[in-house]
Amino acid sequence: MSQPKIRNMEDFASVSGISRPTLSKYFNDPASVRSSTRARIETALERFDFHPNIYAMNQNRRLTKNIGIVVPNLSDPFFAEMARNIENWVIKAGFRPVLLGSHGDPEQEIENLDNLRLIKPAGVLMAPLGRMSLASRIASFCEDVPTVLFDSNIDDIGEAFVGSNNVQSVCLIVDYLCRTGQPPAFFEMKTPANPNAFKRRNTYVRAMEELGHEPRLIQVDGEGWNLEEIGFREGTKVLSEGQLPTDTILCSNDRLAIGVLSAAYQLGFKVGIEGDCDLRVAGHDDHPFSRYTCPTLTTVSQDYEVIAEKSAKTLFELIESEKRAEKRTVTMLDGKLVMRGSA
Amino acid sequence: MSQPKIRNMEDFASVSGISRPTLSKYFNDPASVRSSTRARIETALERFDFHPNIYAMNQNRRLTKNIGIVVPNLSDPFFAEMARNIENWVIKAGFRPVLLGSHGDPEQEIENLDNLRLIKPAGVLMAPLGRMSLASRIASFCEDVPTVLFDSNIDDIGEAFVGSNNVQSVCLIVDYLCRTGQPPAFFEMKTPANPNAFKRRNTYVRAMEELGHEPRLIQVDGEGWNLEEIGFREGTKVLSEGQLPTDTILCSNDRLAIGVLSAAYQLGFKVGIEGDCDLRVAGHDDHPFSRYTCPTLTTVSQDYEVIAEKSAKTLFELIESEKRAEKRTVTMLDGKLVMRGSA
DNA sequence: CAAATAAATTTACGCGCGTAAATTTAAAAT
DNA sequence: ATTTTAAATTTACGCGCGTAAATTTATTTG
Repeated sequence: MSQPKIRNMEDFASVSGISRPTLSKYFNDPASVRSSTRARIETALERFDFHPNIYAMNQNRRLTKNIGIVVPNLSDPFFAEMARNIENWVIKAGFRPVLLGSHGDPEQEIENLDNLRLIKPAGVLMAPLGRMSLASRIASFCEDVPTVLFDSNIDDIGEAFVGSNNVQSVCLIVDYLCRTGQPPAFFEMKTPANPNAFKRRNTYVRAMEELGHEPRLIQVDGEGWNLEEIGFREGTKVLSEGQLPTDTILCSNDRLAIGVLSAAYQLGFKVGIEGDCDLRVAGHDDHPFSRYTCPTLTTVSQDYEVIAEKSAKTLFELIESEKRAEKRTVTMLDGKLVMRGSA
Repeated sequence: MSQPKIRNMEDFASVSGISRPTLSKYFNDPASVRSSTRARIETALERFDFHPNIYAMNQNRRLTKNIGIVVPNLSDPFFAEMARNIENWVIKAGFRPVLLGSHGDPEQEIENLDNLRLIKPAGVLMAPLGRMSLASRIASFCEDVPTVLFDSNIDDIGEAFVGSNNVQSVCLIVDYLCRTGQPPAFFEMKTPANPNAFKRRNTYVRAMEELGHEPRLIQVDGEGWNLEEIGFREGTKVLSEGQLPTDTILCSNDRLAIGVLSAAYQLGFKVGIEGDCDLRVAGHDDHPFSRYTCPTLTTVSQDYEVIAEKSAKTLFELIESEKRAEKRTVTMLDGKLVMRGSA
């Protein structure tokens, strides 16, 4: 069959016998045309396999069905997984995900938002870089586009925040560690880029004091996002100096813990909960790789799936309501203790 | 100063005193306007911070400065890192990277190409899914858009391929393992999705035969891309059955090896090269996490940076030449042995 | 069956920009 | 200063689609 080439909606209009404005309505919302018309269009669609040009749509529609997803770093499996989860929810809700990573760079983060503006997204789901983020510029973006933050909170920015309850989760694991062995020291970066890190530090200190133990902060040097490397390098230092007043290390996040675990292994420490072990290491986040470390990493889970679902649905409600949130909501999800081999 | 809001190039034309067609020329190529004009534009640009709408540009230009980057899975740190490297080269060459992940799904891979078509990319860098890829549809895309494949080759598709020389790299590590201990068994998936896996298997068999050893294939069940999980689950089976005729396992890739390493640890095997160890495990790829496993993973590096650079530059040359390659070139980069603790 | 209502069509313009042709202006060369 | 040449401007149209208003056609209601 010598089908004529369909180059645009006009072409498709002539071969399908439907006017272009009606087709436009259909592609925007199939339910908005009469069912008999819909059937005719869909029959023609099967024969000709036409897809409207999404960028031309974006350009002209006041509001599109695009939803931007911005994460600090796609190279981090945590964010990659989180993004994947969110993408699935976005698709399920009939929207179109547009995923952008910021490579740990605040300028790139803003550029991502600028690019998103051009496709007139119905909303944006964003995990900000944190402390380094250019907050005021993000804020001005959020004034124009309904935005839900996840993972890292920035005060008063966006319509809502969904993340984990660091107070609860850190208390949980500190409590667990204290019950099952020596009270933990807290291993973290001196100047962490992520606001969660500060909450975790403070909570650790408070939790230790409440349990009647002296908090011990191990604050190590290091810049950037190569956390395993930092955990390994600085963990090696700390462990080989042998000045640790405890045999238990709680790391501010799993990626640091993965590095520390590797350092401990190489230095000949036996890590774990058994009697013959000389070190316990715990993390925070339930990073995708933490179940494959040696030993497997005891940690507190951030429930990816729930954070993804909750933040996505919060945004969808906002979009459907067609108005902005009266009040910024903050949702903090409890972590669950994941008891594995390392502590 | 009460700057008028610049909404488009027309607005910018009036405030800058330059005609819109000249501005259009400038934004396409700053060198194409007289230097005095360029200076005037750039001065105005500083005052008004105008950026042309990239999507409107894409729509109208016959050829854009976009370069598509398509990888099988952004959740895999290997591809995430590779993509980051490529993005850097693309930016450095004055192009605009557009990164898309296929989530391991052949349909998504095609959809990514269809979406790329709309932004009229100058070229595409693509790591295909492999065996599952809908090859004929990729081929027809490649007829329209200059495309360089990397990582996984598909015969005769694209203008060029850049990847690692599996024959060389597998020979290298087989040789190393045979020299330093018992000849390795080869641990892999029964039905791998990636064509490299087949090359590696065949090379392993040949290399073993040439060295006068009997090849031993351990072909495990498993679907999908959660390779660590498969390595762990099937590794646990293999190791606990205790039927291994050798104490050395060469895994088809690092992600499987990470799973096997975890299984070995949990079963109480001591993995490593020292005399008191009862198992050696090696991988292939030098995955970002392989330097933090316990013990650290001996492997063969695929040189990310060189593959990224070479494939990018091959594409740039193609684009500049403004014609298609007379002959499809295949570049295979040698791997380097990375001797770490596990074998 | 006619009247009321709903949906589709026709017509026309807009989005932000590329680009070609004719014309004017500015710079370089004589 | 005059001619030659290069570059900028004006004008006009196109890309693929959204969308509003007026009109026609089809469906539903009484």
